[in-house]
Amino acid sequence: MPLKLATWNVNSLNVRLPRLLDWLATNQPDIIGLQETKLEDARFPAMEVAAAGYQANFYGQRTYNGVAILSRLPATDVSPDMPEFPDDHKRVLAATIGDIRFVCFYVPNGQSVTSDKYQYKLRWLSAATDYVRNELGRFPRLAVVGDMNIAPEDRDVHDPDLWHGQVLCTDAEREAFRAWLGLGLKDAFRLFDQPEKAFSWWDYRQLAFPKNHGLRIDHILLSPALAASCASCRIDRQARKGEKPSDHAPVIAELSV
DNA sequence: ATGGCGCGCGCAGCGCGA
Repeated sequence: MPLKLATWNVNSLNVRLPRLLDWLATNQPDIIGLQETKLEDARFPAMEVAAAGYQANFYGQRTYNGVAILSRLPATDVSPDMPEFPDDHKRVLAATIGDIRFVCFYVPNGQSVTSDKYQYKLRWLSAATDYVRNELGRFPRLAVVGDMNIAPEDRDVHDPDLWHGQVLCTDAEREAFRAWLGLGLKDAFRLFDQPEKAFSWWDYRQLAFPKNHGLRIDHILLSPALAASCASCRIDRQARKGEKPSDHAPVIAELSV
């Protein structure tokens, strides 16, 4: 039985609910992590999601941030936040579904390298390394997914010279990403041959999507046990097309379990 | 070229995202 894991920054679930429901019906993921829901928990569309066949766990706030985990099977041990990193921003939600531990991250953007928000991002990433290390120790079958706001390598950037040293591409951010790989996580997308210039985010401006001026910043990271059974991973560019798309495309990985 | 688009909030125009 294949098991499909996905992640998608929806940039407002209020606006994107019809697209999400369409995407779920077409792609049938077993578990999906959502970011930037921008909804207080009382406003989460749990009924609509349940009607689509998914249990929802959500951890949101109005206007900014907000994460959710939707799953076919019920989730247990649902855990918001990183315990060692108290934060007003709602960016982390973890849950156990079947024998999979599933962590949904919405990593801070960082704005620019001279911003306080960048320092916050680096502190957040450091805490996330400790958090992932701990989760890996507890759960051998671990998936860490989300909008990581890091393009890990130059091949994940449409114009590496333009982006060199810019937020999302700095050495410090990339080192944090490599630290997660150093703990044993695998970048599911890079387990397979992929098209050149494959990205998951494109600016709304300047015809960035039609020109494929994007970055690959949304990731599915798998523990060794899960990576061993990963059969495919792709970015669904289709979902970035049409009226009122999110600026991010979903990423979906298939495990043969 | 520091804008450009889209979103939330809330009713004008700003902060934020990446």
